[in-house]
Amino acid sequence: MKYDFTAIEKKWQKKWLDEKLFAAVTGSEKPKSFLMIEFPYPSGQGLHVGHPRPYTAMDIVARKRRMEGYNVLFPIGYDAFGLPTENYAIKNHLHPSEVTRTNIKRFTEQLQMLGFSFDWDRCIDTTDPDYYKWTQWIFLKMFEKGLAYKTSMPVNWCTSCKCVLANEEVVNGVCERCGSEVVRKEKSQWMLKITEYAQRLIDDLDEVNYIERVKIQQRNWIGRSTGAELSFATSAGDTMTVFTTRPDTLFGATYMVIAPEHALIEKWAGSLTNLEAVREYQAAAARKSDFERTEMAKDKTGVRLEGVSAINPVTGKEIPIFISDYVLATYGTGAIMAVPGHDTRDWEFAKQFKLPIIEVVKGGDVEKEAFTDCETGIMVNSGFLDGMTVEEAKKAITAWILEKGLGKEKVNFKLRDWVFSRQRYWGEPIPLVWCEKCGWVPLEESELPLLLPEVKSYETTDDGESPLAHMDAWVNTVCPHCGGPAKRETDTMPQWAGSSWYYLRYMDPHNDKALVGEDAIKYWHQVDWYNGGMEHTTLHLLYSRFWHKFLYDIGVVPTKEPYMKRTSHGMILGEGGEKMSKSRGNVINPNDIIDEFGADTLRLYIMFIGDFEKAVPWSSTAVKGCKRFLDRIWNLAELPLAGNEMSKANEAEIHKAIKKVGEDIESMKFNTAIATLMSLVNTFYENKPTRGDMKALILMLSPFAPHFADELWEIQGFESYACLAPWPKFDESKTVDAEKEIAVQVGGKLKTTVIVPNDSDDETVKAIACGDEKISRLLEGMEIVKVIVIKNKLINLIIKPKS
RNA sequence: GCCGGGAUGGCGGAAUGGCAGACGCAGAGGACUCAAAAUCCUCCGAGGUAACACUCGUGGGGGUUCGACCCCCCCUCCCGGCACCA
Repeated sequence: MKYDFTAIEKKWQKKWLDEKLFAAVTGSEKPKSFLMIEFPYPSGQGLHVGHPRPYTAMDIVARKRRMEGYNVLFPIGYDAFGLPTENYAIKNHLHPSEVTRTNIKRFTEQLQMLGFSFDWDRCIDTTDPDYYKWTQWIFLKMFEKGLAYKTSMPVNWCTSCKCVLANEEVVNGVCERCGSEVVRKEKSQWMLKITEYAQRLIDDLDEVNYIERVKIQQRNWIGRSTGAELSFATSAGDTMTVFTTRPDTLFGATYMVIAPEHALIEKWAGSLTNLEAVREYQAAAARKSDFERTEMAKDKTGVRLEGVSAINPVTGKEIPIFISDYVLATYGTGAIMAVPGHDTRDWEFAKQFKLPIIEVVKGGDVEKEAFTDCETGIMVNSGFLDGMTVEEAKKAITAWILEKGLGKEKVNFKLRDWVFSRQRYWGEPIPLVWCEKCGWVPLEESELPLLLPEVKSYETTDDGESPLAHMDAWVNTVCPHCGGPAKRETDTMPQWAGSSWYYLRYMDPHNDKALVGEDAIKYWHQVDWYNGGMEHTTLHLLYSRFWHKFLYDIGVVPTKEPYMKRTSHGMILGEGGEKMSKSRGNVINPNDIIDEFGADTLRLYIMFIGDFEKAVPWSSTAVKGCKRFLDRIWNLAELPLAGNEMSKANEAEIHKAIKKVGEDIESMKFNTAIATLMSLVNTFYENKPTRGDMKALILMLSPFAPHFADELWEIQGFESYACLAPWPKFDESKTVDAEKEIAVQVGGKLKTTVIVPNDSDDETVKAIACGDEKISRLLEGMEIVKVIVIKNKLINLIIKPKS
């Protein structure tokens, strides 16, 4: 019979599902293992071939762990709020919840066709009121603790989505989602104080096992820098405060710059003799989009504030003050001391405006470019700092600043607070009301969930308000505090809200009393291993670490971090090595591959294709290599084999494979694990396998090609399921060959190979090597100067002519 | 500009100081077949040879070492992230 993958896969998928084979048990005596993939956004396009890569990887780990006796929690759910669904619903005159339902159904079918061992009874949906009740609950707690606040500020406004974006959602000055221009817009927004957790978000990275590039990217994004805050007296009789990481260069500060939005300008307006030019510059800066600001980065612009100047506190010299948009209002104090000799941007500005450049750290040529090296330089032209290293000077000047009461040491972060409101319909309503008398008032906990109103139209309007704002019956309510008339908040939460805590809900998805029950959280603690995309490193991953720390602070969770281990997969590219996209027409639909080759082949191929962490191009011809691999096993094992013991001929290879495959799965080297299995099958073609040999192969194959393995398991007459059988163990002594083929080098060049007994001592190896015909010929008339033997690997003979 | 990751046969990739190219794809030859497909067996980095021998070969240049794809220094190119963060 032929290997009928379609029938086989259907058969086992049904059995697994009907018998709830992969249900996790809270409170089980077995050791627990909580493995997680990033839950998908159920888009209208259905599953992309990129989805199964991380899913299959973690499914392999989950299946292996189950076989090793762990109580595995491997859940799935849907992150279903969001713009694409809403836009699609508007276009097709459907309700977003209806679109979501359809898409989730489709995704579920597709995921089940791939044979993932999810615990489907724990499936969650962030748009389900029973779920978003708790998203709202967490928000209320944050509001209660002062971590949520509303403020008017310039925000990133996507001109196409007609919606505010978080900093993390703006990529190269355009909207991450739709690629449209992002402009600044003054708007009143709900904010979450993630900055309050900046230091802890850095510090606790030391406690988790994330791949290094994730840690580095998070640290860079949070952007901690240490320096000093320092006040300069001005001719207006007040002071201006700057932040600097290089207080050591204070003697070289020849001018000051403040951001165009800085409040001091209003204060000084009366003293400015060129107020008109200043106003014009401010207006021009405000008009620029983020993109334009970055584009113009090369050419420094600015206007001097005529009529006001600052005093350099160490030199006593009067120095000019400029406004320029190269200084950001949102970082530090929005003002800097400019040291053109030792800062690239200040140097460019100084050249442009013909300002003096003073060298205060020796080592470069400040006429040619700014010298920014802190390691090697020695202080010059710096009074009492002269002769010190930069490090010493930093200490000395900071002490001096403290002594004079001019400032203090200061830590700054690049991380900004999280803009948390969106002017759209399809998100969690923010459960607050505005009362003229009482201000912002939270709903009572018993009022949750605050449901989205059922309405006909979700169109955005050009006024920048949420569609909810036009639903008077919903908006107008009473104040929970004073009972007077009040209005609901009409913005909704961003898509990142529901995903910031979903792992907790998996532990206890049906609890209607708490977001997670005490027993469940005490048992599962946190996610043991979380695999996801690098693109979420500074978005979802950072956001959910922040929420988790907040929940830790209010006693909801017992751990400081949500995820103990984080790994990341590479993208699957189109055949030409370009990104897969609809417009390029190179998208691979997993369903097509399943139809033609089966899910087990697809799983194998996706894992075999290359290094899991790296991007790999798809190859439609190479898929069949994996199909052929399964066919070859099928042809060996279609009928029950004889001999329940492992065969002597295959034993060593089997034990080596058990060792290698096990190790490779743990380190996510799935490609070499599969290569090992392929080699083992090649061995089986040389030495016909016994039923015992085949048993080991089926078990190792089970995590990779689970339907196929369970089918063969049944054919060979084994009990129950391969996927529930114990993971095979290897015997170290049986992985060692009695004889080794080792390399023989002469003068470091490979000449031949010889067979030696395993673990032979150096003298034996030397004797065998020298006894080799070819080597003995090479040694004629020569004298051996030195012999290097690497046990079981190589011998190298260093020779010279006999004198 | 800064921070990561890379560059290995016709292709995807193995090997992290010790036989470069595991495994797979593509290709060539053979067996089976009326034939094709499928399957099985053999070959498959380049030069060289009748065949061996031998020489060259992991982006480029230098170095360390008995020995370097692997470690160190310099350079080129590609991918990802950040980007006036003082």
